[in-house]
Amino acid sequence: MPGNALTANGSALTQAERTAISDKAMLDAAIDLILEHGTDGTTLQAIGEKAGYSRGLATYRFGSKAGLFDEVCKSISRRWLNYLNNVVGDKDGIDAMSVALDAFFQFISDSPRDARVLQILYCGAASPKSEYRQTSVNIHQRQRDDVANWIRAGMQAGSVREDADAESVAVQYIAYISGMTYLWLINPESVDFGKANEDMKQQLRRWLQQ
Amino acid sequence: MPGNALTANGSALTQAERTAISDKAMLDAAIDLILEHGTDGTTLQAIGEKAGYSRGLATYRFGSKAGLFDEVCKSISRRWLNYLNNVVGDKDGIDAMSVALDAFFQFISDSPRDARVLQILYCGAASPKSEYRQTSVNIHQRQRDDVANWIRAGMQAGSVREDADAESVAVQYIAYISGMTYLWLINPESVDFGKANEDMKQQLRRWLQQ
DNA sequence: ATAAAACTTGTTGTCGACAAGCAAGTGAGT
DNA sequence: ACTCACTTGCTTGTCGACAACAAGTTTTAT
Repeated sequence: MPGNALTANGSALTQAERTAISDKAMLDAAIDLILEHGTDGTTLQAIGEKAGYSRGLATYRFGSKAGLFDEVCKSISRRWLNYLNNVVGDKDGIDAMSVALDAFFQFISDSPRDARVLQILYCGAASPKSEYRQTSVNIHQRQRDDVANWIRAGMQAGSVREDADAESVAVQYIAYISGMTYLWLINPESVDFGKANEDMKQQLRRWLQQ
Repeated sequence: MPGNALTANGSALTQAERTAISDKAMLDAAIDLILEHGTDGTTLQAIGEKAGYSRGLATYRFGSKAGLFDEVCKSISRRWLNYLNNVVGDKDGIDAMSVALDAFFQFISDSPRDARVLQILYCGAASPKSEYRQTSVNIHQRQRDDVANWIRAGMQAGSVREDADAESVAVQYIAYISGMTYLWLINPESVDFGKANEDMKQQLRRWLQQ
């Protein structure tokens, strides 16, 4: 199943390669299965076997079901944040927030599976005793800090009004995205994400432009 | 344990009274346990026994664990929507939306247990195969419709600009509340819900006032 | 007294977790 | 370059917990 080029030692695969391959296979399998059956409905046995391994590997590798989900959450978040950083570049202020909204819409359109699973996992993190709540808290806090920094940079650059409260705007912005994504997840047809983003951009301009 | 007044027949309790009492006891027990252990961590046995019954009653009454959670969700939602309707009364437009924001903050402050459990259950509804997703969809849709109607009424009454898009505003509003509540749930200290609501009210005035 | 409804107990299949074992890979000493 | 001790990746056996269902018991109704 894996490639058959030999390593320097003459062995088929390095240990690091083996784990990398099985890791990725299991994370991919988990995404598919979470999409289809939700977190409760996916079993470690199903993940292991869909990935081409035994029922026991997922527990061995990730410690627990929650540990695996935490890793899926971090993995998808990394992809999204990388993409976001590329798109925003060194923009700031209203520009940065606007292209970030466009980027998120693009992410949802291009990678709906990743986006859906990420939101499902965020929702799972809401439960008390959730072993990956901290991951969700950290990611949301980081995004919030990024937005606040964009606004402060915009104020310094002169594109954002001096009397704006960066933290307040950031909270509104993150709450909007989080809430919209939830509504989209539970009932995709009921929301026009693109239209809502245009409205949000207009609001931000009204609020922040001087 | 229950009251000891006899019914007309000489029996201690009517059948309807018995189910009403055990129903309420189990829903209350479920709220406590969900708060403490999350939905995954609460067992039907724990719910039944905390309510003062056997491990089997919850399944017998609600059909399944998901059926019980659905009932908890509907039960708390009813309380919230009743309270909301009383507060809003026949207000419309920006007034209605503003007092609704205040009412929600009040709800969270006065009944944080109910508010937290409701949000936890909404999050659970995000999972595919969730047996009570439709309940969450219906409640969110209804609240969205209410908001849109407030705005249309405000437009007719002349307090809201004629060129406002009621549906768009309603989506933004519901997304804001949904997102804020999630952020509050996963990390209560990180958000100043009252301050954010004041910001939101200001935004709505800026957007809708003519 | 007989039916019906509320409630409990017995049972089964599934799942996550852990432990013990097997197989593949690694690297130091020769 | 070979090998042998060791490590790491992975699998299988097993156990306790749980939801669901069925069959049974108790309480209320007629």
